[in-house]
Amino acid sequence: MEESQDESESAYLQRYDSRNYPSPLVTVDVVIFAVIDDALNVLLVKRGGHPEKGKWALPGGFVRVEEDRDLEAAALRRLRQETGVETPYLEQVATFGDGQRDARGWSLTVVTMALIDAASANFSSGETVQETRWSAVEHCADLTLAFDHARLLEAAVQRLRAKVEYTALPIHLMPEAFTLSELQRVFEIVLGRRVEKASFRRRIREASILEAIPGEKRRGSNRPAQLYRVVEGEGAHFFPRTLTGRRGAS
Amino acid sequence: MEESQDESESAYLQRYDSRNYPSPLVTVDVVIFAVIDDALNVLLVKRGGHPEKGKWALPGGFVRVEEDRDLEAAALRRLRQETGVETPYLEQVATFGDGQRDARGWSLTVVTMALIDAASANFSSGETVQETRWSAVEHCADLTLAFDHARLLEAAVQRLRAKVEYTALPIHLMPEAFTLSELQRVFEIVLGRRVEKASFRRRIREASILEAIPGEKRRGSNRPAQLYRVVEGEGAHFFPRTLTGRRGAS
DNA sequence: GAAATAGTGTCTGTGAGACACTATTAG
DNA sequence: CTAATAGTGTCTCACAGACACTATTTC
Repeated sequence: MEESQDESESAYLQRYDSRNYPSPLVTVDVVIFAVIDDALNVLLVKRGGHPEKGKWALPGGFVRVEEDRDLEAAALRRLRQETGVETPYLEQVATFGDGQRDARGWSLTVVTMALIDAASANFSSGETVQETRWSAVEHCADLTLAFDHARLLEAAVQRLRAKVEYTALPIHLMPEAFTLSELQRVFEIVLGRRVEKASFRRRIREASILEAIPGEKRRGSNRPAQLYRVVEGEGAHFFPRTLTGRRGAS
Repeated sequence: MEESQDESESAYLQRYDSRNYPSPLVTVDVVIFAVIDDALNVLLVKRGGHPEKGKWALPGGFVRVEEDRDLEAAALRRLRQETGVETPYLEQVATFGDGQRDARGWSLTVVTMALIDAASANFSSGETVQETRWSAVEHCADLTLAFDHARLLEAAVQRLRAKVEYTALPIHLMPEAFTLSELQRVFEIVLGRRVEKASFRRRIREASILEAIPGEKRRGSNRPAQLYRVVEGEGAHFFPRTLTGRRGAS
């Protein structure tokens, strides 16, 4: 850490070359969630190159210092590449780094989760000709994901489930317009348990994060349901209590 | 991303040299919190070398791939160096990375916060002869910290304050033994507002995260107070409701 | 009419907020 | 006794859970 005394900062910077120091490999990995067929799904890609060639993995890759303005841009680039989605809900989950997780050396990955409406994803938009698939989170364990991606996924799922207890995050998994029953169903899918209809509607109504679309109804062979959209400019709403699910759960 | 077809993974790894690719600079920064003189404080060090020489900064530095087993080890190394504390509460806060934050190039830092008891910190243990000081969080804005450390600090403070609303995190800011009144005071300092005594005690009692130390009392010119310690093996307790502070706060 | 889903009314339970009350020490 | 802080009793209020009820559509 000690350099020659009294050198100016500009001289120091002139002389500085990061290639002289061993540095970790830096990647971003994106956990893209969507609800499909009544199940929480993640987008996976089959690795086309070494290492871990042929295994399923989270979309990700090296941060490109020439191209990516910041970490979020790197994650967005990868998301756009796989799904064409431009404005998802994005949240940084955690960063994992150690000497074991990648055979190429000490590596670090910034894990970001994205919530999208499955219908808005456009699969074939990628230039890279690699296999891409949705996988139900429940079944990802059977796939033996590449690297430590099982652990990264686990962290993202935990974060998502935890936040659904006290926020309205699942609104980002919905299409433009949706009914309260549909939203409730998505909450139930993410949480893996039933939610009380009356309490759920009360909670959502009082948060003022949705607005009814005047006159728009979802019709079926029953009473039509009011369609709602997310009120613009609504940052993540925090409820003062968690959903407890049956009495006194921790 | 495309290499020659059908190369084996081991051949690929043989050939792979990370120095051929431009990589971000990777650092860890540690936000070390302690309560001193009725205020939330952070540990700062004066930068001894370029860049930003002479400015106050969060303790941190490059990840050393030969030395640091993982990111947490890198943060712990730095914490130990500055305070001698071996087993703090550590929590990863967020990772910031972009091309602007460090003049040496695209850089990324993993921000971790540590909660310690101020009395347990041993200042002079560092080998590096650099100035070190506690600074009240409230006054850090006056110091114009190095790099984007003001932003990193802000993120850690936000995380801490948010979690104090629904966890018992401040127990990690306490010494071995403490009274409930002392703990309540620390909650109030972190939150920046008063907390109701009766509700506070009820909440802590029912969480079963503390145990009374039999017979041990804090004596003063008043009724002696029971001393408590943290029950071992108590992971972070999550309360089902937040402290709201005056009626109906969001 | 029946079937089906949308949507409401209202009671209970839990735990936070408020605040007055009692308890135990030193001096 | 007073001063001071420790610790409790108990009422109110907000909001989740439970569950029965009404409403509106198609067939």
